[in-house]
Formats: sequence, structure tokens, C-alpha cells
Amino acid sequence: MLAVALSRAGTLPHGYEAKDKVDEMTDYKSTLNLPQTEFPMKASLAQREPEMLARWQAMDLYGKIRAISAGRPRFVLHDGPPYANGELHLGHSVNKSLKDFIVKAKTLAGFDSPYVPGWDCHGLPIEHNVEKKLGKAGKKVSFAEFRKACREYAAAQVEIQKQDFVRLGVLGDWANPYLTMDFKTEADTVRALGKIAANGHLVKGFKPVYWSVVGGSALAEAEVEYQDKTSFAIDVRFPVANPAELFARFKGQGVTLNLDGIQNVSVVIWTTTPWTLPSNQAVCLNAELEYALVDCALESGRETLVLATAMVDEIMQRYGSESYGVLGSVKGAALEKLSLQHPFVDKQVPVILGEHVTTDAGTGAVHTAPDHGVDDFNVGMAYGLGTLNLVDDDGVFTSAADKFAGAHVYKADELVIEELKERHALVAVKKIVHSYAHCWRTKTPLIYRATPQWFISMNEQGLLQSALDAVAKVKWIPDWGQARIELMLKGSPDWCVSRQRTWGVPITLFVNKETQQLHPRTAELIEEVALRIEQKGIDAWFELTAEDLLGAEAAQYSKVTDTLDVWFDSGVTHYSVLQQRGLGYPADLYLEGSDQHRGWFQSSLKTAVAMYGTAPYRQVLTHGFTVDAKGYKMSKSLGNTISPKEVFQEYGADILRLWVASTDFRGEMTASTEVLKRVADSYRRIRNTARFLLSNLSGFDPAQNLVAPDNMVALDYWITRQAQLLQHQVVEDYENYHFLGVYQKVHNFCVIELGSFYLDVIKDRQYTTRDDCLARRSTQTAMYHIVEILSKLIAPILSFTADEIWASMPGQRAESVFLSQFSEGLPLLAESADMNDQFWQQVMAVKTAVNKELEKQRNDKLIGAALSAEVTLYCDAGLSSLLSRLDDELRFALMVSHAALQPMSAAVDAATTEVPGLQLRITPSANTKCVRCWHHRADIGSNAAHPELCLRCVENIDGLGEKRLYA
RNA sequence: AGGACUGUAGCUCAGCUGGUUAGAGCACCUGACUGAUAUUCAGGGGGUCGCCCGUUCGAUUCGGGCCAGUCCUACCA
Repeated sequence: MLAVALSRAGTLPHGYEAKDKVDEMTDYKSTLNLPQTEFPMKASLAQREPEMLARWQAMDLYGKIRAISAGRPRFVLHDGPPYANGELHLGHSVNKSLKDFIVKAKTLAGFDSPYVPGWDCHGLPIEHNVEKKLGKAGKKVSFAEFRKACREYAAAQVEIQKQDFVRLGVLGDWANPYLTMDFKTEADTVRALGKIAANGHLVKGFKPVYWSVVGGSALAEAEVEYQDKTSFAIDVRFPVANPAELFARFKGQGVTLNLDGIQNVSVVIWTTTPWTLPSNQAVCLNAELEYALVDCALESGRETLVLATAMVDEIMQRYGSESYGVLGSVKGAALEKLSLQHPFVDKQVPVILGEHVTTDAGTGAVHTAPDHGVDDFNVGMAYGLGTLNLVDDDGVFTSAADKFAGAHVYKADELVIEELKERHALVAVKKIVHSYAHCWRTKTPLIYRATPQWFISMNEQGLLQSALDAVAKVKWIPDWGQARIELMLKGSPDWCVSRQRTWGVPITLFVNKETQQLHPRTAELIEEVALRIEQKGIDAWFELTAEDLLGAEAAQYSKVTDTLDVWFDSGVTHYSVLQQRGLGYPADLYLEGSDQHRGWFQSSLKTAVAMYGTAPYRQVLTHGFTVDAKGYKMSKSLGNTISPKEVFQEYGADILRLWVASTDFRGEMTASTEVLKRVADSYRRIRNTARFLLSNLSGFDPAQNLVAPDNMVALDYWITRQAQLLQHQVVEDYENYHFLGVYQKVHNFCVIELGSFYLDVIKDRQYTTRDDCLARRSTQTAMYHIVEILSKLIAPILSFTADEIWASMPGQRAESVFLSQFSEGLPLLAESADMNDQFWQQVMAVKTAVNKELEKQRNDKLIGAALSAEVTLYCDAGLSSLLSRLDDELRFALMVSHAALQPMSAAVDAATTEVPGLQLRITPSANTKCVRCWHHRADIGSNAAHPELCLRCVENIDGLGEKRLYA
């Protein structure tokens, strides 16, 4: 523009006469309405997004949304709290992105959808990190100091994670999130426990639980991980106390025995945990399995053993015996309650029966120590066997363990084996590598240990059945989630909620020292404690004494010092957060990874049912995990991780969000550089489409120039309606959490309806007609509606870009797209009667056929640009009457310089097409090209004032302007 | 080891209750335009529907088995 002005003023240096012609052309160019916009093609998201965040924050966008949403129907997505420890990974981003899509889509759909993010702040991992710095609580530092350090550590972690969530563009109450370590939340967690206790679900039990001897604490199942471990595998004799009794049992089953020379008879057990032998209380057989009396020659001499019949050969081979014989076999049931001599403790133990005994490994006879195994404990209970408690909190044998007293369980295997050798009780010993339970934090082997613990009983008050009933009323997405959680519930034992740790919400109970019963005023006491915790945090409990609350009766009660399983904290947030913050109960939606069927979905369900008898959620949505290009899970050790930070920097948060939307979250979600590149490509397409729409709206003021639907050019009316139809489909996709559909539909609309048809076609009209004529205002009106719809449709996903588009749109509007609604704007246009949706579909098909033929000519170097060609369409009657409706404007729809309709019978040298009833012929135009509109027209030169222009252009420059009705 | 889920073009995904040459977008190749220009338009090539076996006139679609991956559980004395 500037150059033209200068040349007109004659300020160009001499010697540029050759440029005159160019100048003349550019002169006409200045009469065109070419696109113009400040909206950059290059997104520069890494830089621009933080600026937009600052803007949202400055205007208090979240607060404004809350204000305008007040009174609308509620939709509450309750945030499952991530654990306040460690860098965020892609999985966090997936989870938070999906939540944000939903909250934003619900907001735009006219709901009041608050989002209060949370963090899980107590528990072992944090404690462990603090331990590394300060040492163990109670040793190097006081418990109070330790807890203070944990609190500070967690708070710092929250801040670190929060930054990335905010950076991701997640809109929520970030200034006031919920932390499970908030004093108020801690107090309400205690109150929740009180309610569950009051409802009779909390029981004190004595059970073997996973115990970390290094951590000195019981662990939840979720805190256990499996690693390979080398263990001793030993075969041990349990001599039969009274062989005659054993023989009698065989005879009782009709087995005749030749007992010549038989003296020593033993049942042999196999174990990989020799250290548990001091706690042995029984040997367990399977009632249904056959057991053989085997006479064999071992290195140590001839003896008789009881072994599972099916395993005799295998076992003899293992023992290196080549000479052996089976004297007879009986079912395990026949040997019940037979007395055996413990190999080194002066006592006899019974043979008992249990279904868990198999012939997979060992001897078919299982050493049973109820202290150290769940199966053992359960089967022992059935036989009235209790626990011995020979191992203390640190994994050291107590004085009751006699000669093993003072030995650590990690060291006791060798001692036991020595003892067995001395007693001639060891048949075989070797080392095996097997997968074994380890502490997820300290990476040390775990043991089972029977300890006094607090349980939420699944059966005491029918919790299991109530939970199953509640599950059935919830909508699970995908639907297999229901079967999954039901299966888990049915298989889940009583929930051990007590931990012997420092950084956790205390179990604020007083137990009668004599009766082990809870204090009769437990409910009142808990409320008193809760009030104190509200003021001072959990330290309030640890600091108070029984006397403080119980006065004189304190002597009869002991104060429980255990803490709660962290899963309890997050599990009761339906009470401590949803209800206490007035968000409502139950939540409309919980949304987490599929692993949470076992975790948060379950802990939330159990506690809610225990408190109210109902599920805390109406719907549960789950997503899968992220994997790499090969389908393997992302892990640091494999080195195949992609961090959200990397993606923010390299592509931007909108790209990360678009990736989440573009991937089917129900299964594994593949993230790789290729995938991200593809996503970035399609982002650019959407962005550029919006940019082009905006660039054509320069000079358009909707208040002045908006064309009423009835006055719009047919094509513009049609595309506006198409955009509206798209909107309806996309809004439905949002409702169904089908973001993949949103992404694909929006992208395809940009590419197909807009890119390869509408926008291509209307360029001629948009550029060449008078800037204020109806033909042009009509298409601008369409583009105005489209870009507004587009901005709203992508807003939940491409939040930054949507608001950037929003800010670039002409007209008066809310200061952010998030303050608008899907339903605002033009009501859905009715389908046009004569040029309906199907009509334009046909036109597009014809255009595609023309394109194919043009391409052939182009490949033969006969034509270049489409406008250098003319087309004759030979049509059957139906198609002819259809296309003739476009009248003279058919050529604009087909984007050629001339288009003529002929009957099929006139076809000569015509190409067949894929469109039924259509043949066509393309010819290079014989006419010259209009320097302004580039159409090749016969009427060029008809106007002496503009010798290089077609008459259409002359009309648009000097006349009243061209009229368009259809395209 | 058991359970659940997943496996369709290089990538992301459609393919309803089994039925004509399996679709879309991207990527790729070729070309056009240069008035969306680190953009846009057009045309084109590309798939043993994880593998095997059944049921059926016919299977990507149903059944069984296997393989691979993911999540959960168990790992066992």
C-alpha cells in the first residue's frame, strides 16, 4: 500500500518506467478487499500462553465465572487429590486436562461448575523424604518438629505442582485449593472417622498385615511393590509324635501297610521363610489331596516321609533319592489333627486342613505360622490357633522367642537353618530367586506380622453389601468399570486403616484398657478433639493427654497413637471437602486413572457408604495410562518419558491439551514425538482457519453490517447452518465426554467444509466485490458466526487459542470466551427449501469431479490455475435442473472462468466422472485474464476506461456493485 | 499365575445388531497457486483389519486358543 502511494506521488527514482505496468496492476489490487489481521499465524504458545494466564489472573477469570454462574444448575466434578510429592508427569496432565475439558464445557453449556483442586498431603512418602533430611522422628528430632517439617515439605511440593497445573491452563480455585493437611480438613477427617465408628464399622482387630521392618509400620496393600529376592528354600521334617496313630489313620482308610523296619516318620514342609519357623503352630494339608507314606533312602539314612502323592517323584529327585517306595496313600482329610513334633521348639503342633494348599511347589504340606501369613492366620483361626507375637516392631525377635531372642528377621534365616541342621530336621536347602513383597518406599523386603490394628469391617454392619448396592446406582464410564469395582469389593478384606506413623491424621480414640472397648462418649470426645485440631492441626491430638479430656477416668483408658492410612484422608473428601465447602453431595463426577478402582474410587465409596449408605458420586469416569510409541508404559528406568514441561516449552499447553483430546483416553494413550508433531500440525490448521476467518472480518462491525439470515447469499446461509449443526454435534460430544469426536469434527470442518469448499469459493466474492455490498457483507456475516462458534467449540480444549481468537473478533462481547455460553448467538437456521443441505452436497461432488479433470489437464500441462479453464458439464435431466438453479453463479461455485450446462446427449470427447449422470469437458479458456479478478472473460476490454478489466470488475469499481444470490 | 481392557493404513481414529472393491483426517508423493504464503488448493499411492482355528454360503464384525501391551490382583508357604 505504502509503495503504491509513493509511486503515485512520483517519488520513485527515474529509470523505473518498466514498473509502470506493475504499478497499474497493484493499483487495481488496492481496490480489492484482501484479508487483513493482527492475529499471528505463528502461535508462539510457549511465550503467549503465560501472558494469557497473567491476563486471566489479573481479571480474576475464575471468580467472574463463579459470579455469572451463580444460580445455574450445578455440576460438580470432585478432584481426586494428587499426592504432594514429586515432579508432575504426563499422566497428571492427562487427568487434569480431562477434568478441565469437562468443567469448561459444562460452564459453556450453562452449568455452575466449580472446580476446587486438591492435594493429598499426609503419608509415608513425604515422611520418608523428610526423614532423609532430618532423621527419624523421635530420635534426632521431636515428633512435633518432624511433623512441622513434613507440613512445610508438603506445602512446598504443592506449590511446585500447582505451577504446572496452572500453566496447563486448568481453570479452578487455585488460590484456595483443598489440602488434606489443612487444619480444618484434618479435623473433618477425624469427624468422618467418628461417624464411621458411630455407625459401628470401626473394629479393633489383630491380624497379620504387611509390615515394613525398616519403616517400623504396617503398610497398605497399595504401598506394596514386588521385586525379585533371593531366599532360602528349605524342606523341614516335622516328626510324627505318635507313628502308630499315623499308621492307624492309614489303616482306617483301608490302606494296608508293610511297616517292616519303619521307625522315623515325618511330615515334610517346604518354606522360603525359615525365620517364621519359631512361630510355627501347625502344618496344613489339603483335605482333597492324596498324601503318601514314602519309604526312602536319603543321604542321612533310611526314613519315612509324608508327602503329597502327586509330588513324590519330583520331591525324591530333589532330595537325590534313587531308592524309594510308596507304602500307601490317603486323602489329607484322614490326617487332620494328627500331632507333630515342632522341629526345635518343645511343643507339638497339629495337622490342619486348608484349601490354599496346592501341589504347585513344595511338598503339599504347608508350614503354618498365623503371625506371618494371611492364609495361615485365617486357617489358624478356624482351628482356634492364635498369634504368638514373637517379632517386634523393628523385626527383632522378642525374649519369648527363646534362643532366637534379639535376632533380626533379616538375619534369622541362617540361625534357624543352623538349628534345623543340629536337630537333624533339615531335609534340603537351596536358594531361589522369586518375586517378593517390598516396601514401595524403602525398597526393603516386607513381612507379614500380626499386630493390633483398626479396621473398617466389611461385614460387621453389612458394609460390603451396602457398598455393592451403591455401586449399582452409579454410572460407570466405560461400563466395565462397574464389574471391575464389584470384583474388587467382593475380594477386599477388612480395610486396615491404622498406621504406626508420625505424619498422618491421628486415630483419635480412647480404648478401655480392660475391655478394649471404645469409650462410651467417643462421639463427643471426637468432636472435642476435632475442635482442637481445627485450631492447631493434628499436633493437638499428639500433645494432649488422656487426663486432658477424660479427667479422673483417664487411668482406665489408653489413648490410641496410631495414624490413619492416607487413603482414608482422600477417601473422606466427599465429606471434608465436598460437603464442608458446600459444593454438594454426592458429586456429579469423579474422574481418575483406571488404577483408582482399587484406590480412591473404592476408599471414597467405602467411607461414604459407611457414613451415609450412598456412593459419593453419580458418575465415575476413568482414563488409561500413557505409553510410548511402542506401547510400553512410560517409566524413568526405560527412559521413554515425556514431561509436561518439555511439551509446554516445545509446543505449548494447548498442544498437550489437544493431544489429550485427540487420543482415546479409555485405553492406553500413546505419546511420542511423532504423535505430538501430528497434533501440532492439526492445531496449526485450526488456528489458521480461525486466522483466515478473522482476517476477512476486518472492517466488519456486526452492529452495523450483520446481514439477516433471510437476506444472506444461499451459500453463506448454508455454511452458517453447517457450523451450527457442527456445534450441536460437538456440544453433544462434550456431554458424552467424547473429546475425540470434538477434535475430529472441528478439524474436519476446518479442512473439508471450510478449507476445500466454502472458504475457497467465497474468496472471489469476498475480495472482488464492493466492501459494503450485500454480497460481501453476507459472507462476512457467515464468517463472523463461524468464528464465534469455532472459538466456543474449541475453548474447553484449546483454551488459550480460543480466548486469543475471542479477543480478536469484532463487535462487543464478554471479556473472555469462558464468560459466554454455547447457546448464545444465532438460533439454528432452518434448512433452506430450494438449496438444502443435500443440494450443496451434490454441488461439492460435482466440484470434486471437476477438480479431478482439471488435475488431469494440469498434469498434461494444458492448464495451470483453475481460472484459466472453462468447463462444460453434460448432465442428465435431474442434475441439470439442480445445477441450473445456480444460474450464472455456477462458475463461482466451481471456481472456473466459465461453466456451461449441456444435455448428456450433446457430450462429445467428454470425460466420465464418478458422479452419476455427469460427464464433463475441460478446455483452456481462449479469453484473456482480467488483471483484477483473474477470471478469463470475453468481455475484457469492453470498457475503455478499464481496458484490462472484465465488466464484472468494472461494475464493482465504478458501478453499483455486483449482485450475488447463490455463491 | 489370575482378572479386566486394548490391538483396523506411518500417526490419531470411524467402521450399528456378520454381507457388494474396509473409511476419515494427518503424514507421504506429485502438481497448482503466490490475493490465507513458514499459508492455501488439487490429485495420488498406501491396510495379510495382531496371529491361528472354528461357526457360517459369507467374518474386521460371532466363538475358542495364542501373541503383544496396559491396569489391577497374586506370587504361595
